[in-house]
Amino acid sequence: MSTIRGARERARIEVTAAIKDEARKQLAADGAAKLSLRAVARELGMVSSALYRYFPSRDELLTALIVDAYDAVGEAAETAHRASCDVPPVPAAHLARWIAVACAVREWALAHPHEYALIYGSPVPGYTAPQATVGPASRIGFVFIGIVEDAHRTDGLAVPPLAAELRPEAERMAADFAPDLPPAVVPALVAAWSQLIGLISFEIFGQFNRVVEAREAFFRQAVADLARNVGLLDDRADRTATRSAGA
Amino acid sequence: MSTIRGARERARIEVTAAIKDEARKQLAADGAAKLSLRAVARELGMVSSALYRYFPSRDELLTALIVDAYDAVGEAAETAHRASCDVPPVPAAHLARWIAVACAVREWALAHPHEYALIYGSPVPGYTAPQATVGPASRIGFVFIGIVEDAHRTDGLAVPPLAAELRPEAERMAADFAPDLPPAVVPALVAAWSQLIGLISFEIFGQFNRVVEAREAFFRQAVADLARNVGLLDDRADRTATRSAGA
DNA sequence: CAAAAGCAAGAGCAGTGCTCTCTTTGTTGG
DNA sequence: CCAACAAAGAGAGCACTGCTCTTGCTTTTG
Repeated sequence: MSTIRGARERARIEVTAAIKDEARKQLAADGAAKLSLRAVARELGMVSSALYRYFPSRDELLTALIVDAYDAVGEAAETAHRASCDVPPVPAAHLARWIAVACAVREWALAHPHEYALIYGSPVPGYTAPQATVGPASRIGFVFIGIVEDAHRTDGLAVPPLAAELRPEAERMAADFAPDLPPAVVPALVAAWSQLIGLISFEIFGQFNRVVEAREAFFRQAVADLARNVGLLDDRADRTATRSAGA
Repeated sequence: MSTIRGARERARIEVTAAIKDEARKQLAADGAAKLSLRAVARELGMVSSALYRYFPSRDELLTALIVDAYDAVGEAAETAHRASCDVPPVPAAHLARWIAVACAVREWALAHPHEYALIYGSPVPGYTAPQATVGPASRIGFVFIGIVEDAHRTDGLAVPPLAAELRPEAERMAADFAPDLPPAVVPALVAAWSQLIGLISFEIFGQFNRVVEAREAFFRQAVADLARNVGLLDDRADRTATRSAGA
């Protein structure tokens, strides 16, 4: 499949890529709100109407960028995961892998704030995300699922307690996404995922200004706590809470 | 202060309010991206240039709406907190208060998704939030700080362990926002705050579509775990993790 | 080789944010 | 009390946007 049949088709994919590249450039410079089809066309030396041969509307261009962004961050997560699996001399512990992947996502977000805003900020085009985005969007999730499955298979997990009313939902979610995992950890995992994005979003969107200064250290601590919530075991033994004063 | 000096000043505050009301209406209908000064003016029966007597630019109108939204969600949180403090026959436990406030924030978000997106989605106008927003933005935070301080004063807290590298930052944050709290809980509290918003954002922005169905139950469980992370004590005794299989 | 399909160019429409000028209308000092 | 002043609305206009339509040109295809 995907054999290029002639000069026309070759030109088409090149122009399509050029449009997306230029759009990404403007996105990084001014944000999604100021991305203009006419400006993209102008910069590429073509007239604005010609651009509609490639993308039927501005929103379609944006969703193409969204899909690419999901793929890029998913790629970053998968790469970090692979790297954390073969560190000499021994493979990293599961907690360390979890932290490594989370840090990779954060670093991608710091490097591409506007693309990050495109996928995890307010949805700009309409209300519901187009169907085309759900595949790439879930790549990240499966990386974390993989880590926890791995931990479950080898070291075991500290399965968190589960409210009775949430049990059927947990079993449905487990059947859908992680059949090998104890149902109780799946909601915790999904929650941890959204909470990880919450942490990153607050940093990217400036909510931590004048609040958190040591961003990296703060993030690592929070992410480790997240992993503990999911049930990943800590190799260190001293992670017991101390009781504070009280009346 | 704030005495109305004449018909002119009275008209001014009325028109200003009318503009914001109409803008909020359009915001709720079509989202921030499609909010148009001209449409607001048209709906109010005035010409667009007249509107610039009240707001010097579209962005200024938006930041006014942002401030109002922060205030509204802060108000919702404070109201829920007060209500949870005097439920008969005994005042609710601190964990229950935490959950009540979190649920109030979530419900406000569900009722006003576009206003929520305005404050916790991608920042639309520029990069940095205007100084005017930081006050109203922190109202919510102080509600949660208050709950934890209260718990510390009466029942005590399960102070979470703190990485050594984060200790100076924790002490600085504690000195700035919660001098009465053990420094170790302050980063956990800030993290929990951002993670709470992460949970709500995922639901509002559709990231939980086809993933989480029982949204309310899922949210309550996640928020209770968040509270436990911060150190709030659970009155129930059965919250110990069970160890899963392993190899 | 001719028909068909893909593509670029240009004009044009409706809408936007924002800036001018001009007139009207409240407020206020002499 | 009335003239000087400042605030407010009206309207025209500029530069820009997304998008559509028609008109030629070029590549592909039967």
